[in-house]
Amino acid sequence: MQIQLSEADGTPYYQQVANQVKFLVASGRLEPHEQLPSVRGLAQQLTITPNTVARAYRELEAEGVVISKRGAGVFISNGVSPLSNKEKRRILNERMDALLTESRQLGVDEETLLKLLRQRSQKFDSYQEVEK
Amino acid sequence: MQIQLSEADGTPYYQQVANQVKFLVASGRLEPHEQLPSVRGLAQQLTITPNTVARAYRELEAEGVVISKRGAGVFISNGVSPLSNKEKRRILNERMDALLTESRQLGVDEETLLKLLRQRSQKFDSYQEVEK
DNA sequence: CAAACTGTATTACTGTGTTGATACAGTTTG
DNA sequence: CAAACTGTATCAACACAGTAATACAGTTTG
Repeated sequence: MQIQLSEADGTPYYQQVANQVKFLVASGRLEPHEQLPSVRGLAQQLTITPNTVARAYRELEAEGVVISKRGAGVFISNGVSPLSNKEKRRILNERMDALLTESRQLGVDEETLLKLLRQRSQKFDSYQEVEK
Repeated sequence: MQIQLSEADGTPYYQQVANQVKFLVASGRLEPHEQLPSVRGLAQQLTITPNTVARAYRELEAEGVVISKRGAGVFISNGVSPLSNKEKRRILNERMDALLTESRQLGVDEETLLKLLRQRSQKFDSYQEVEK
C-alpha cells in the first residue's frame, strides 16, 4: 500500500496513516473487503512501530472505515458510516465553515471556490500525484 | 466582542479565540481598522489568562488577520493575506481534499456537497447562531 | 496441532504543547 | 510628565499526546 509519511508535516504519524487510508478509500483505490497490510508489515515498510499503525487502524475502525479481526487482519468495511445523520451534518458544517473562512481570508470568492472544488472533485478519482 | 469558549471542544483556548476572530472577520462582523479588545480585557471576559489571548492575537498577526501595536492595541488588518499564491492554493487544496474525503466517507455525493456549501455560504453573512 | 502469522492490551518514557506568573516596553491621555 | 493603559518577553510548571517495548490472545495454514 502506497503511503508516504512526512516528518515535517507536524501531524502525528498515526493520523497521517489514517488520513491517507481514508483518502485511498474515498477515491476508490481501496475497495470494500480488501485487506490492508498487517500492522507489523506496514510498520516495517514505514519504519515506525507496529503500535502506531495499530493506532491508526483503531481510529479507522472507530470511524467505520475498516473492520479488524484479531488474528485475521484488517479489512475495508462496506462503506456505511456508523454516525447519525445529525452527527454527519455537524461534521460537514464544521468542515465547510472552516473552508469558507479560510477561502475568504485568502481573498477567494464563493464562485471561484465552487469552481475549484468541482475541479478538485474530478481530479479526485483519477488521482496520480498531488500538486503541492 | 462575542466569543464563546468550550471546555469540552478539545482544541486549545488560544486556537478557539483565533478561529472565532477569523470567522468574525470573514463574515464581515469585524472590519478593517477596527480595534479588538485588549488582551487583559478579553482575558477577563473569558476568564482565562491574558497570556492566552496574547497568543491568539500573535497567531492572527502571523496570518495577516490583525496588526498589533505595542501600547496601542490590536486592529483588524486590511485583509490582504501575506501568503504567496502558491501557498494559498496549497492550503485550499488541502482543505478541499479533506472536505471531499470526509463527505464521501459520509455518503454525500458531489452534487449534494456543492449544494450544501452554497447554502452554508449564504448563511455565512447573516449568521446568528450555529446549528450544532 | 504446532508454528507463524494476525490484532490487542498494558505499561512506561519522553517530548512538547498549553497555560500561568511576572516583569518589561511602548502609547495614550488628562 | 505621570499614571494608566496598551502589547511583549521570559521562565516555569503541568498535563498529556505520541511513541515505544513487551507480553497476551485469536486465526490461519501446512
